[in-house]
Amino acid sequence: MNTKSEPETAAAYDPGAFDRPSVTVDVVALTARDDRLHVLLVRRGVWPFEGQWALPGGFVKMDEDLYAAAQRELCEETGVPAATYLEQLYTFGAPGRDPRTRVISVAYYALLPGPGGGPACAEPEAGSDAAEARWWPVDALPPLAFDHGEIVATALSRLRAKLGYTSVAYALLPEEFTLSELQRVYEVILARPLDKRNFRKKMLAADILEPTPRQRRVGAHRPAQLYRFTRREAVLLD
Amino acid sequence: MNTKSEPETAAAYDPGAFDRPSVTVDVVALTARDDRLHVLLVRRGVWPFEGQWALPGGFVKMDEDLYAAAQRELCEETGVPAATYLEQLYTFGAPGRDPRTRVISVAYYALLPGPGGGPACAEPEAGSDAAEARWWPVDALPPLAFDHGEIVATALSRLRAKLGYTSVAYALLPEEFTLSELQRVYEVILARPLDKRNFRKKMLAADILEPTPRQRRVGAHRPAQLYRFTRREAVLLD
DNA sequence: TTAATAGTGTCTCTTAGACACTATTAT
DNA sequence: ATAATAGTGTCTAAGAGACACTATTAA
Repeated sequence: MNTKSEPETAAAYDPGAFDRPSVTVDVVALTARDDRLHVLLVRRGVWPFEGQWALPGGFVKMDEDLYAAAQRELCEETGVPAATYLEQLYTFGAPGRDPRTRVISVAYYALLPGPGGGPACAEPEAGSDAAEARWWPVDALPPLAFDHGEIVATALSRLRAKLGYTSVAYALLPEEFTLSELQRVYEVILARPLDKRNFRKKMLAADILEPTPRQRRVGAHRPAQLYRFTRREAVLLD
Repeated sequence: MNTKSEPETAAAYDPGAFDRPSVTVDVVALTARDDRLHVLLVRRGVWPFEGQWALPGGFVKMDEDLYAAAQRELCEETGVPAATYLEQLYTFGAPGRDPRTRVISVAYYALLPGPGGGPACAEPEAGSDAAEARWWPVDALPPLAFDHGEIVATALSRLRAKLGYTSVAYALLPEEFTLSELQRVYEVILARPLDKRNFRKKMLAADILEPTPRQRRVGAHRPAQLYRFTRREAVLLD
């Protein structure tokens, strides 16, 4: 490599002079459906962990932004469209976490609206290296390849935390929704029931929602007011 | 690379088949001294950005844990002993952030006690690739190499946030300290004055401090009770 | 005695959480 | 009428923040 204090040009720098770790991105895509929180997994079609379920992910291209790599791998491997929300989670780099070679994985988590939430949450279909792709309920996951169990756990705790002090929930809901639907999303993620009156009071006071001119009428009961988030981005609450 | 569904052995896998980004760690080492928050910077002795100030950091070794790499680079480049607290911050990987080649940097932030805080905060001295190493007040930094300005800003906002809901402050203080010293650390980091009575009330109620049998007597005034953190680790408050 | 810092309580306001009934609709 | 969900208000407890004086020491 460079010797001390000798000016060099970019051309003279030899990036191949060292053994270098590989870099991947892995994506924990989450959605709420059937009153449960789900993660998108792919069944691996190749060694290692062939046949086991894993997070969608893959090698970062040489001139590709990490965020872009995460979006790309998510779409390529699972066929779902771009995530509504995608945020870097943590970088997992323990030597030995991948039997092939040293692989450092920059993990992202993605949020998508549930079914009926528009085109953003189409059903997955396996792409590239994946034999199969589908949503799994987070409370009943199969054994995961690599350290992906740990990555999923990290994503869940981050999502639960962020739900409390930001408006990220927008990314799990369609454009318009009822307050009951919003509450169900919170309950599913936090895995505990919330008081209806306190929930509505807090949400409406947070100044992140606005009523739309529409109502939703389904079933033999009073129709519900539809709301939308005033901003489709994660803003800090309070 | 691997073709679909063909089992292979680790030996048959060729990690050199692709161009791969390089991976570095960069460390934002922070300490409170002279009533200001400081970052540890090194002046670069080599191209690129030769002569400019930068974060200590360097390439991750092939079999080295990321955390270990961060500790190592911090010590090697600046001569300071192991950080009291060291946590992964964020991974910066924009193509073009390093003129040499594609470099993905896993940033860590480190906390060290101020001078007089025992051996853990010795004065820095330049090592390996660095021409010079010294503490800089965060509110008066020189121009930084690469995207290191952004990395420092990220570290500061993370530290400010964590200060509010954990006991990380322990890492910036010596084993024993007065409540006034603790408050000064908070004020320096948050860059605003705090009410003495409210601060003490909250800290003592948080059940993370215990009085020691000692007092500190300096100057012509009442001596102060010395306290220590009951646990030398970052615990959640409330 | 003075100068300098240590140490201490109360009141107010806001927020979080417990808690139960009426309104509207389709059948 | 009934069943099903939408929608609504009050009270209490805890925490956050404003605010000013006494205690102890060295010089």
